[in-house]
Amino acid sequence: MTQKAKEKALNLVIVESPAKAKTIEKFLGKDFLVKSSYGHIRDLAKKDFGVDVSNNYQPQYVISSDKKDVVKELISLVQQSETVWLASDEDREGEAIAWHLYEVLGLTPAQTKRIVFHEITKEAILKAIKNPRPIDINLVDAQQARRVLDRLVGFELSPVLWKKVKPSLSAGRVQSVAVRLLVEREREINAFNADSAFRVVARFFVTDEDGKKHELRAELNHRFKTEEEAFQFLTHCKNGQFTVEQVTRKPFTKSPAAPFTTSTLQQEASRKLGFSVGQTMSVAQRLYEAGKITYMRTDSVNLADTAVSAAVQKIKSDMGEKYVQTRQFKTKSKGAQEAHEAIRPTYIDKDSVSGTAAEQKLYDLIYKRTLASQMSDARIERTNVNITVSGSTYKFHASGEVILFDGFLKMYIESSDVEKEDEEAPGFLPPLKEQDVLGLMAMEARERWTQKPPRYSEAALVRKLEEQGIGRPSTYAPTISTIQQRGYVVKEDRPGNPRKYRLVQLEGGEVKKSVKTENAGAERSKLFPTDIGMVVNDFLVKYFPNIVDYEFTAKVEKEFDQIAVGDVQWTKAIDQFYQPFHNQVEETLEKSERNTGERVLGTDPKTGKPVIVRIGRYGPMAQLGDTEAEDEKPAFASLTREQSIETITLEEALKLFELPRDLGLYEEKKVVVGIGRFGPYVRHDGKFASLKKGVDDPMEISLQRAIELIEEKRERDNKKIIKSFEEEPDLQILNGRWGPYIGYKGKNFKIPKEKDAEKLTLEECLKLVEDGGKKAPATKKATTKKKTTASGKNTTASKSTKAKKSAAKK
DNA sequence: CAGTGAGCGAGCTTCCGCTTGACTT
Repeated sequence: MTQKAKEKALNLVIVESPAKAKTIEKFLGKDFLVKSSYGHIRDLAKKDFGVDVSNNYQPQYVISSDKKDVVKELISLVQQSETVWLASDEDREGEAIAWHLYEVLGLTPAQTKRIVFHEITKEAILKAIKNPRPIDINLVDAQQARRVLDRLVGFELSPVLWKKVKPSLSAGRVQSVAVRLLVEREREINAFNADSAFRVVARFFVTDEDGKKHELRAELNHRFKTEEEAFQFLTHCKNGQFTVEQVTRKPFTKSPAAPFTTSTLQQEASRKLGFSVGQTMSVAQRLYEAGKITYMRTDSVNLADTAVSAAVQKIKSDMGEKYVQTRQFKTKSKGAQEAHEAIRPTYIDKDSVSGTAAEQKLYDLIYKRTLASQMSDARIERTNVNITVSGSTYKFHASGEVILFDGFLKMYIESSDVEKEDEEAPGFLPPLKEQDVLGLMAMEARERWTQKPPRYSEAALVRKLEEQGIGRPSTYAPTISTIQQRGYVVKEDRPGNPRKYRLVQLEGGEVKKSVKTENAGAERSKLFPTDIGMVVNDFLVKYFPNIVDYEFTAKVEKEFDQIAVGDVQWTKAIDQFYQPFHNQVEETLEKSERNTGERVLGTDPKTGKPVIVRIGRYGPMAQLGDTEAEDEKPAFASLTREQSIETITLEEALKLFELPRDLGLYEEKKVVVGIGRFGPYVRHDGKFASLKKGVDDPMEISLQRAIELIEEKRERDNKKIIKSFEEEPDLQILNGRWGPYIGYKGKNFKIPKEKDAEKLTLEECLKLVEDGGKKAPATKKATTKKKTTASGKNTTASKSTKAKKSAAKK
């Protein structure tokens, strides 16, 4: 490539993504060199806000540390080029990227052309090349306003939290609203009072002309409030006659869902494949880089014409002409910028790909959804049946569906979030006609509760944010990860609780009552706000209601639009926002109390001391006794993961003070059980072993079981050391989560995959340590901390990516 | 990385949106 550049790179095209660059280069031929900027190349400086508020909000831009090499290369290529084509996306951010490139690369208007395309097809690219335009500075200004606003909000608000709640917390236009949604939903759930009623379901039978019996399930059109009413109704039915009153048939059609956007892909991958949003994005990224799907960060539901015709071809040849029905979908989400296509297979005739299981499954989803979107409506007939009960005004109701023509259903059926336990998918009905008399097999009235509002899954939260126009396709996954990293939210399974329900059954001419138990409220992989999340949210809602308002983003987006069309100067818009906002910040710093979410639960009956819960330095805690009391210090205990300041009772809090507790002696040393930073544990001889979640209870655990845990832990620790050397006790070969590694003086070093860890000699190990040390010299000054992706655990220390990159090059 | 929770205070944390690798213990 540099070869080509040196010869005659007359035309340098710069796009945002390297995978895109590769594709486009193929379309453009040898006179064009296509390079990537890898997204934004500059950002606001981190120090001093990066915005000079006293100088008309002058932004201080610096080249991002991980983009220095990219910029250097682009600068040298520009010098060898006659024309530079800035081909970043056609949206606010893309325009800004073009402008930053223009500034940083020292381009002139004469040598620069700005081009845009919304799909990566040869026609679209060639057309774009024929229609260049200048950089739209108004659009750039709209982006600067967006960027500066987010910085001002984030960097003024977060320090308020450090002072008033806890260090290292954060607030921002997007994340704070995301947390608010979760907190408000949690409160709705806490305030929810389940109401119950008896739902009556009957199993009837009808005999056809051949004497064959067919079963029919039907539900009563009324739910009884009390068990007595239900009992009376069933008793009445013992001798009742059941007659088909009416049979109606109604045809209707169903249409396929639109092709995937980032948000809908995340939702469906979550529902159908159980992927987290981060997982979905990283799998999609790999498919994209391998050229198998189009760009995965998009808010557009549009398909390129070439893709539609490829889909038509494929549907025709696989399923026949009658399955074809092309459509143009329109986006419904607020603030969509539609710089790309919808997510679809690059080659629509490919119905599967090679790769990991996850890649194959996600591709399959994308393939089917894309094809289905261009397939015929399904035609369905629904049959409704009403059944009268002699001597009663209530009626039973049954419905069934018959698919007359499957259409797109042949390919793809969209899933839904709501699990309605009371409803069954309508199936087939036996042949029935009006005035048929039905026989009764059995009937039951089961107590059912109204359901609490559901907690958000990651993907459901993304959908909600998108609906409100908050956040962008590129930020959904990172936002979800940020609010978890800050400790505002945890993603968890909750087992649910047993709940009794009453049942009245009519069977064999007898009506009987019983009480049974079901499990209620179990949650799988849902987002729960933590106490910190709630306290921070309440603080922000109280002092900055305008910022965490659900409409805030929509409002500022309107301003940005006005800037983009040149009606408003961006610095003016920012000034109008910042003056009052800054006063709000100052006032809050001055007036507001420290917020610890403190709640007084009552007094301990044994000691008469007050019991309170609040957020302490190490998280939510309970406190027994006053801090002001002179004679003795209060006792403290951390809340467990499942407990919350908002819902804990006095009894539960008092229990916490019973820990740590002595279980007895083992090998002449004390065995103690307690709850620590990582949950319940047993301690023995200076070593800790975790209690098994859902199995062991720290209040109940026996000495015998504790010893088991200690022994298991010992076993694991023994396996941890693969090899050690007498000559060098600091060095050990250890067994870790990702396989064997070398531990040396508190640092860890990788063992190359091809080496057998057990056979390594001390010399070889020391060499690996030395090599590893060379690769990562200690440039601890690098202030940019790497964001980890999906898992959200931030365990990495600062690393020097720069040194590694340049080393890898040669 | 584990039984903490006062107060002192240095130095640090933090936003959103565009992009990929790097590489974990």
